[in-house]
Amino acid sequence: MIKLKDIAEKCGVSIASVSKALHGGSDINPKTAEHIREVASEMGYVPNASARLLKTNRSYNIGVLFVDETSSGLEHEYFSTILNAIKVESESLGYDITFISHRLRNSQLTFYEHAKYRNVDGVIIASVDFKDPEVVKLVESDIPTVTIDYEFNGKSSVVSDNIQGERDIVDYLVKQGHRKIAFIKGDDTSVTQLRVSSFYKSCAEHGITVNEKYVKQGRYHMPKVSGSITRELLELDDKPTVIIYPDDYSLLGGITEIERNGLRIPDDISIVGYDGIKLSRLLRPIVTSFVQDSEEIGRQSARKLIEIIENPKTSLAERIVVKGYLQEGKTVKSI
Amino acid sequence: MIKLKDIAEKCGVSIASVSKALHGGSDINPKTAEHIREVASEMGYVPNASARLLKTNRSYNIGVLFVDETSSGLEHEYFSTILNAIKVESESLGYDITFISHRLRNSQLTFYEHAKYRNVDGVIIASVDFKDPEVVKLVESDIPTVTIDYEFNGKSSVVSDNIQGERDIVDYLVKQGHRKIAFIKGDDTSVTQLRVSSFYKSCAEHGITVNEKYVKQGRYHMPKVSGSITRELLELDDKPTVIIYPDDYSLLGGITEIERNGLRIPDDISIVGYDGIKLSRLLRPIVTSFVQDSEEIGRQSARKLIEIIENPKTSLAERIVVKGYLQEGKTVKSI
DNA sequence: CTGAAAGCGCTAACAT
DNA sequence: ATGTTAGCGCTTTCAG
Repeated sequence: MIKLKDIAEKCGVSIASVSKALHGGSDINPKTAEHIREVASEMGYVPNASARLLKTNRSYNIGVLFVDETSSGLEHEYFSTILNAIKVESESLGYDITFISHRLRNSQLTFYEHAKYRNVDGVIIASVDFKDPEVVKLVESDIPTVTIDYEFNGKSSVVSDNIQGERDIVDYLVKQGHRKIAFIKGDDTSVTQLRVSSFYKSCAEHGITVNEKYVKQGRYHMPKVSGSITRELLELDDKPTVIIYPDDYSLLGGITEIERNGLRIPDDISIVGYDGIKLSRLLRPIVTSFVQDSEEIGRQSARKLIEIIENPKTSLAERIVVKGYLQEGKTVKSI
Repeated sequence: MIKLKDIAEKCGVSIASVSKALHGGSDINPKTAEHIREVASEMGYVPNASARLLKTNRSYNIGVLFVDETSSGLEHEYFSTILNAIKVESESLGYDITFISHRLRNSQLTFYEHAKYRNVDGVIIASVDFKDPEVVKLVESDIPTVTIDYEFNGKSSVVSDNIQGERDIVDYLVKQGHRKIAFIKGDDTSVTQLRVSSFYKSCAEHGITVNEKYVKQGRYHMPKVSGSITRELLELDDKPTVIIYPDDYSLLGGITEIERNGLRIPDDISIVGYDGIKLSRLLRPIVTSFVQDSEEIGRQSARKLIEIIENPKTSLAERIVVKGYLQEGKTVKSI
């Protein structure tokens, strides 16, 4: 591993001069600097991030906290798209990404400890249990954080507009003549709570009293769960005319169940998803869904975090709302 | 940030003793050690990976090189599953993960330089252009590497059994009475070449002369491309009875096109995918596909890399083949 | 058993 | 314009 000292010796100058030359410092003869840079490049010099960090306390590395119980957060298209956008945006701004987790060697580290251990300059947090004391501790620590789809008081966050999303769906359904609207809730998170409230509120605004039999507790990303709930709904005497699913992926389980009952979409029953993942546009009929701009969410969160890192004094806590839009699709019948 | 020195002062011992105590060293009084550990824990001590690295030259950090032209490698379920498995396995073995890329700050780094800069102990390489000189340089460097789905001479790799996969598909199709088999190739990579050769060889073994009109150049993960090629195939006078797609996801485009033509699957035409992603089991009919054990691929690659890192002398280059199996599904008709 | 000291590669304040 | 120096936090010989 070639280091500053090697270059210094070869050039017959001091280590400090090499450091200055490589950083384009002002107090060095431009010609010497140029020469040093040439030699460095010839010798294939690569700086050592850890040594630099030790002096500067900046790692140019951002942590990504991205866990869920099933350890498969990455397999949700919504999250993998966010992650990819974070990666691309961070890299273009000169930062690397490291996953933050619990384990390390034999010892268990908390998220905060892990972030400290790796000296990350900041952390983006998504797809976790935001009530977890460890997460809370991390957010309230000295490490800059940006949370996705959850807001901590006085901290920056990037959130998808869930209230608007659910409202747009209900408005659209009512416009298509639906009033018997079933709603399958996802896991009990703050996002879900927003959507549920928005669902009730929007229905109320249209003068619809929600039939409690139509509101079911489901799971995100679990087609099977959506399938069995769909069956329950189809067995009701007074069937709903449309079912809103927690997300597009879990909606697949609904489709299967509906078709198994010999019903057609949307002629016999309408369905609506959430997320607007690519898959929703590949199915036929195209799924009616609220499209979340997950790429923008990832991009914004990386950008905001780096802004906080680089301007700790002047940047202020911000709640960035990323808009989505209703993809009309063909799974809702006008009645 | 609390450090060894702080603990040393509080305990009235030297820094060296603290270090020893924390590492369970032998040449220290067990009682002193115990006390030191207690104080350290009380004070919330977290070691500094960078400082440690500087001394030991071990980062317990592995690089993941995971790029493709569209910067969306993560959005392929096959790769996101591999990545997730790498993450989980590495973490359980005490390693963190950092993405390796080109850019850093203003400067462009090569993959090798980036890996050096971050001091990763090794790199797992997947989903890249393996002919890229930069990739070649990285693999041939002093940094331990494991490649996925590509083999470099004398280096370790984890590969899915593409030859067996394509053979299993052809064997199955022939058993179901098919002889007019269309084959849509993915992008021209070594994996594709293996599958193509295996396709021809397997057909030959069954005495089938492949109709060149049935072999088309497609793209991985591009439903639209598969769709338009499907149209071409359906327009042939002598239509194939079955179409093999590059992967399950791109097959969706084929389904759409087939249905648009008023044909039914598998009654009018049979289709086969590749990968066996979860989606293939959620569609109805369930897609006939060759299931690649992507989780095992990720797990094995992490395990192998860490083995090389920890036993540089004794561990030898190995080509690990991960088996898959044919998921029969319902998209192939017996004729 | 315990501690002093050297130094990993780098930066930056301070001479010269 | 260039060099000297003092660490950043840690591990690890080597003395005591």
